[in-house]
Amino acid sequence: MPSPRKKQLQPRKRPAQARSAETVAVILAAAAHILERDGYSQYSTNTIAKRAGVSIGSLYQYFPGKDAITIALIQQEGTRVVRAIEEASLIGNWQDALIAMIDVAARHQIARPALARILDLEESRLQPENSKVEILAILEAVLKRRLSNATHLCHRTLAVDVVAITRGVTDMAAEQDDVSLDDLRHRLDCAVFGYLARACPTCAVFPAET
Amino acid sequence: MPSPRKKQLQPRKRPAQARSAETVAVILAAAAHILERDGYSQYSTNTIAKRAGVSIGSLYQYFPGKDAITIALIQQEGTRVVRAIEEASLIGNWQDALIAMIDVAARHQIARPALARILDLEESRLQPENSKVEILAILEAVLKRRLSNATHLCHRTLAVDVVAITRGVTDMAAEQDDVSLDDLRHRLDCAVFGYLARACPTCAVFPAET
Amino acid sequence: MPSPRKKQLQPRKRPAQARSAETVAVILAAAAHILERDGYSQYSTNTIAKRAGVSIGSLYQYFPGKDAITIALIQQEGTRVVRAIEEASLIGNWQDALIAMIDVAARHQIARPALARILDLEESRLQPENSKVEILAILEAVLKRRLSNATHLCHRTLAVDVVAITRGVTDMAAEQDDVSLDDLRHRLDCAVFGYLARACPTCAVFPAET
Amino acid sequence: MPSPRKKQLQPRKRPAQARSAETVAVILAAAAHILERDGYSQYSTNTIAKRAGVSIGSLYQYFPGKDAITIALIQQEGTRVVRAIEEASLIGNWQDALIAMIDVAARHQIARPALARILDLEESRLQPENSKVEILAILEAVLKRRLSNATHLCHRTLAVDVVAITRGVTDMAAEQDDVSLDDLRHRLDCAVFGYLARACPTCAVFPAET
DNA sequence: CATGAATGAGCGTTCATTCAT
DNA sequence: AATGAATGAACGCTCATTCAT
Repeated sequence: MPSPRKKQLQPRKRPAQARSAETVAVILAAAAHILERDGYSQYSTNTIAKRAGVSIGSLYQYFPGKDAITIALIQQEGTRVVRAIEEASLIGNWQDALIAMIDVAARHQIARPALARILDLEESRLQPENSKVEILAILEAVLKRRLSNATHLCHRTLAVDVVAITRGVTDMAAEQDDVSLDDLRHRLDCAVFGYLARACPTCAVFPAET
Repeated sequence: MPSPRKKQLQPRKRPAQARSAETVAVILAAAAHILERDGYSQYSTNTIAKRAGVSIGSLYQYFPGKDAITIALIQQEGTRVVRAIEEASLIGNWQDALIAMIDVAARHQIARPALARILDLEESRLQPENSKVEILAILEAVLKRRLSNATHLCHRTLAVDVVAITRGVTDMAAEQDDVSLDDLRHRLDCAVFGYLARACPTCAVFPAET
Repeated sequence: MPSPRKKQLQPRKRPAQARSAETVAVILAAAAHILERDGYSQYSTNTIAKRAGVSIGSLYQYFPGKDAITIALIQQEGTRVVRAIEEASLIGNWQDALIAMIDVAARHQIARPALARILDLEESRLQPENSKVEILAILEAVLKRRLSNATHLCHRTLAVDVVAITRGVTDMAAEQDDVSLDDLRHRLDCAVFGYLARACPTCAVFPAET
Repeated sequence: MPSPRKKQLQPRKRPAQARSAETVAVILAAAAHILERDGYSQYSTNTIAKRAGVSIGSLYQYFPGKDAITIALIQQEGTRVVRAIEEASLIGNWQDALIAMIDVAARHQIARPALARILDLEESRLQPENSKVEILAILEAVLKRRLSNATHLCHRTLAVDVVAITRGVTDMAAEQDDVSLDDLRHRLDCAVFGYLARACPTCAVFPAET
């Protein structure tokens, strides 16, 4: 028995045809753009449709409601990051892999800082199927490659904190206007590797040169 | 971009009389409570007034609009934290001071996680006079007590990152349900002191026992 | 535990002040007028508000939704009829009482035929607290005054059928344009007393002269 | 009042081919089913088309609009009843014929009470070519077979009232859940023959045994 | 000052209908 | 013919804000 009155949050139709897929993409782009530029207060189905250049009726053909659009946006962004993170994690040396992953996170958050922050908040409200667990799993695997667990912080917690630290630093950088990517990357490396060295002192972790 | 029709965001009247100050406080308490328990969707002027036990008209006597309430809330919370941070910074040993300050931040975010996150987001939208600058100043002063500046990261940046790291870790902890304060504090210490050790290697920074 | 997702159908505020009571009355009058003249398809909250000369917001101050207006209308009409029926039932001679009650029904349905029919249908959809049970009770009491029960149709059924017959005849009369009240009354008397004579043959029921 | 923009209400095409006729039938069946089971609020062209298994485009090939479907439904039901009534009227003895006709009406209304009531209302709104006139004509003919006209109610009026009474009683029976067909028939006989006896006292009308 | 009734722009959403394919 | 994506007017309703009392 399905939960009865739960509003529909899944997209309404699989975009089978190319035309449809494009419409979906246009809507999501418009939604992202509004959220990013004008904030949540301007984020209405009508404005999204108008900006997307489709009628409000069309929008509702593809999404059962406003929240469904937000969720699709969250998942789209999530998937994008997960893929990049996954690729970065394939680098042989675990430290290099970690650096590459941090780089991905930095770039992502720098790219659309306002969007990323709003989606984060909506994520906690809507609780969609979360891409964060995938990221954590990948990160955890990378950490396991080398870090001894001779500490009372398990790998999962280490992974969680690394993500948290990265997000904290990038978010704040985003609030300030002019941060160079190189600068940000260096600080992230300090923060992440510094944390790991403290939290897991038995293993030697060397600073990465950036 | 011109700024026509900038809405009034400052409180309408300095609460000169005790009665007025109390009304303002009641309204803010109601606003905080609603934001915390029901989220932004229930955060309406009518709801706030009802919960505060004042008429909607009275609410508008003290605040020129909804956003003004939010800003007052942000500033109230900010002031509260600033005071606690200030007090903690008075501890003689700089490391102990830093630990105490971290403790304040952790407690604050743990205390009302939902409220803190929503206010953070609104802060970036409304851009009120920011209490963060004060916190940064205090933190910078503490760091200057001991940390050599023999690094290409200036003290201000160090301070910013410490705040960022702290917020990142506490925010994520808030998203998960059951985090003990002790656990959180330990991880924050690792993150902060680990970062400082990396970013500023010439000075010996020793881990704090918690 | 109250039924959780049932929409609010009771009026939102008791019209304590004279001003409010008047507003409620104006809204109901407008609603009745629209239903009567334009039918259900034009029966929207916005049109009701416009016709009533109040804002849509005011309308929602007094009624939690569209259906609540309809129900209030049903109950208002119901109460009006019940009162008249009650008064008629007080006539000493039971046949005269019955004739008077029929007269009330005829006048009521003739007065606003379209309105009465639409409200009947909505009544079956919304199932509000029904004034019909009161009417049936009164009618049953009148029938019990004289009619022997030596038949397999109990008094309640007799009452139900009398109401049904009355409604059927008046409804159809309403569909045709020009029916004199006297003519209608005579036919109703024939139908009701004829039915009773058949259904309850042991008691002598004499035709009423009209 | 001029009648500009009178919408097309007649079916768009005579279903010349068998395939077309079948499609029309399928659509009408779907419409009836939805109206009956879910009420008018779910009665939308899209829903009908989906349930009928045809595209919304096809639906509009056969009907010029939503109301046209409703009218077709009304006429279909009407025709069905007229045929049955016609057949019943062929019975030699006029009383038996009348009883059989009442039986038809009872069965029809009992069979799909919700549908019948909604269609009745729509009938008064849309005012299609009415099948009721045919029923009245048949009924009038039956009554003329035996009833003297020595009364101030003409045959037509008698016929109208018989129909009205029948509809009133069956409608109310439909509102209550559990009515046996036999019970209903008996009460209808009482009502109809009782009425006739009163309205037309010079002719002896005897009760029918059921 | 306090009140709360009144306002109406604007929201999320539906659905009858059209039309390019 | 048949399709179903697209349309947009209109719906029910909310809520920030005003103002007469």
